[in-house]
Amino acid sequence: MPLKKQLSPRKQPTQARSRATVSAILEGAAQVFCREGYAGGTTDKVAKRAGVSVGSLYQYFPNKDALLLALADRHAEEGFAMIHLLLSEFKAEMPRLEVFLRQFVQSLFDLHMREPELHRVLFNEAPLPSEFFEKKEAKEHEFSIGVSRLLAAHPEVSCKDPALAAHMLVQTVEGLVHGYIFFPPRAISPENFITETVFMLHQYLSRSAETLG
Amino acid sequence: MPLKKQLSPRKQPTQARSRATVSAILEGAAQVFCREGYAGGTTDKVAKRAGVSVGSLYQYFPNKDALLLALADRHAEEGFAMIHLLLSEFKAEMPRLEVFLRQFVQSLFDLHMREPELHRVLFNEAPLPSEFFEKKEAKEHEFSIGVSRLLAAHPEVSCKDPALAAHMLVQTVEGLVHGYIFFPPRAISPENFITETVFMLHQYLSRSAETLG
Amino acid sequence: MPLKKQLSPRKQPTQARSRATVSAILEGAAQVFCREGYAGGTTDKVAKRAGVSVGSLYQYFPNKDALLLALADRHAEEGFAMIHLLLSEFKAEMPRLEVFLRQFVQSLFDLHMREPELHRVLFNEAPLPSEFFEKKEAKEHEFSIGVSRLLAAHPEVSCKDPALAAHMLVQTVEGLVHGYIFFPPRAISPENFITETVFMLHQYLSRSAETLG
Amino acid sequence: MPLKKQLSPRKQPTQARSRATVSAILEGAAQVFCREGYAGGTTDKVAKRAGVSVGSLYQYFPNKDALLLALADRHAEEGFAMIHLLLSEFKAEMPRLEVFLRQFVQSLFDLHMREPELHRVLFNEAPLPSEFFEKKEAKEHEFSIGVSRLLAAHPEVSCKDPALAAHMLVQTVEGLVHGYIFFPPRAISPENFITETVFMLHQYLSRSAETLG
DNA sequence: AATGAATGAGTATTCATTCAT
DNA sequence: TATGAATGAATACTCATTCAT
Repeated sequence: MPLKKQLSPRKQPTQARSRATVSAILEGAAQVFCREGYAGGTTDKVAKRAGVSVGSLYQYFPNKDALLLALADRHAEEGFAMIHLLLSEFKAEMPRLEVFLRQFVQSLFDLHMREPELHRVLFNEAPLPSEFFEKKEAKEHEFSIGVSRLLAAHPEVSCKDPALAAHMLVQTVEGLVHGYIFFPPRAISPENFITETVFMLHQYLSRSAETLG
Repeated sequence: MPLKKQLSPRKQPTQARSRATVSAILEGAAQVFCREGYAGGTTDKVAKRAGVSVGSLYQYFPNKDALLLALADRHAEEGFAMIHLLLSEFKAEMPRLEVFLRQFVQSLFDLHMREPELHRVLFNEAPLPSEFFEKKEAKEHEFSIGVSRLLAAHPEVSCKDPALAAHMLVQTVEGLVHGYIFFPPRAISPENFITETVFMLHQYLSRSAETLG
Repeated sequence: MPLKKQLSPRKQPTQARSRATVSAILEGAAQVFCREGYAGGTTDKVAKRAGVSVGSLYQYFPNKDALLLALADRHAEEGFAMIHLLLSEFKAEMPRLEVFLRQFVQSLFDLHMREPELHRVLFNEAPLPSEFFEKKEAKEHEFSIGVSRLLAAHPEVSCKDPALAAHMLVQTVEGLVHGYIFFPPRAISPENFITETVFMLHQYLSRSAETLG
Repeated sequence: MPLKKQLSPRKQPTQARSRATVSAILEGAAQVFCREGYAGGTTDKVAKRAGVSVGSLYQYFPNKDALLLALADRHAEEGFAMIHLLLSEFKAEMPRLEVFLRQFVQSLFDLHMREPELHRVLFNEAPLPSEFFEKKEAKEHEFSIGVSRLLAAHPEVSCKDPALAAHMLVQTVEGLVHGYIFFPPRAISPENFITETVFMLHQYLSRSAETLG
């Protein structure tokens, strides 16, 4: 029963120099963990690749796993930002359902496509703390509420429980995209994959489906 | 660049005693990795819990990761068997689409519910070899073909590309179930989750949806 | 506030082979710490000198400090044994006070003379846990009781509080011997040192002194 | 065989400000080493507690051990000053032997009582250089000469070898006080301890004892 | 003179794996 | 076949010390 390790950054880099150091370290970490996987990615390698001494690394990150967490956080933040952007765009003016879905799926797809291997390491090898997932969950729940409002208000959409629908929407996209990224099926092009996903969700949400519920 | 490690079992246990030893080891491994995660699960602990010496463990498994692989394989085999069963049942007589989907989703759900924590370790921490996933992919592809035949033949189903639809079906269920298992959303009961998943897939596949495609 | 480290031996060596390993390690430790001091005495060096792998060392000793503790314990045990022997000898037949004192001082002196440098490391550099000193204290107290009985019964001795006298006796000898060992004053031969110590204690304890108390 | 490290202070603080810095550092060092022991007392902690940057610390002390040495020196100087005072007092007018002894013992006792834990660290953990002890020895020898003169001249004292007697006197007090400080025996009050020590030494030195030598 | 970010050599420790018994 | 003592390469991490600012 090991006490939970400290994973949060050690000190906030305030001066310009330290900020540079920190981002060099993160960049190095991303590259090293990409190439070498979780186990093979040693802190020494990370420091070396970042052009920084191990000591500096540990000045800002209390241990190896904190590096992974920071990377995962960075990724999550990007995702959140993207969704946030989408949501606020659509709050102003909701486009046709299909357009909305396509944009949503495409954005998440692009996000994951950027560094698929880092992704694999982050989510299939790294022992990310449950706190990370809880935070992610919470954030996703928050977005779900936003999405459910959009769905509830959308003329093309019909569903009994918009909150549930929103949750399914988010989860489905995440699940499918993850699956596609990690093992891209040769037979299905990204375009087809996205189109089909959008189609499925459209069917799920659209009014014409109502009669079947 | 580490040479690819040997991961397949060292010798097939033929005698009754060895078979017992092997399954004791696997059982011990399952328990230990559950409790301690990938990194914390040492071969010593596994052997101890299995009531066996480390030496014996290495007699049957060439290294630590082979244990994880065996566990993952065991899980996958169960899944395959389950799907195989379903498919052969339905080949004889195809029930209503909804019934088919419900059974499919429920079975996968149950399978994952059995040892969720082991699951997490297996698929989020363990460095399973890509071979494992390739094999899994291949098997899934194989099943997809079976499923696509069913879909193509089913009167309630309408889709342009049954193979694609089958693939989406499998991936969607896997993705959603994984998500649900790892972070069960408090607000959604298993029943509702399954029902909604079935609903979504039904909408996706059913003839009445055709007009929208 | 670090949690107190585990210092007790990891497993009792039961088989003959392991017993040999353990004593080789202790012997190596004694030599290495002698030569190199506490900080300079690395576990690697100890293992190497013991002709054993580091892993084996850690099989029996949970960390570096446990090695020092074991060495200190060994030393203390020898001292205890010696005193115990002396006490039981004298319980049978008490010799003249001077003889008793001389023997006592000489024994402790010899004990410390055996490995003076190891001693220095043990008691001037090593962070021995307070438990060690408490145990030592307790043992010494126990002996003090034995000594005080002898004193109380001895015809040549006169003191109001034999327990106190016994304590002073033990402490004085220890203090003087330590001092002599660590910085042997060139001007004073061991013989003279011992004689003088005995003389002081004799004066302190003997009846003829009583009138002055 | 590490080259002997530089341990003497780097520069004599001449200005008022620097003097303040230096004493702040020493004070911080005393506190930190008290709380954390030798190994746990890092230069960073010392600097922080002194309200000074590490850089400044190293401006005045070439390395960690120099801090310890300075602390030990400070302590020793106080002791020397105390003894020196005593000696010059008594050179003017020698009081009764018992008074002299009591004062001597009490002074050393008080000196050690001031920061017992720092003491423990200094003399049981810190790797003080042998030079320190040699210097201490030398100084003590010097005092021994002074003491031996007093003893030789004192009417109550009778001893063949005043130099030896003086040495024993100093060593005994040091040894006993150290022992008492590090592990204060619950059963013996400081007053009793001092009284008994004085008594022992009195017996050792006084004329009436002569007949027994 | 002061600062504190950066350094990196140095070490304790682990744990997968082997092999003599 | 089973055992578990022995192995030792591999690594995370610390902390005394430096030096650019």
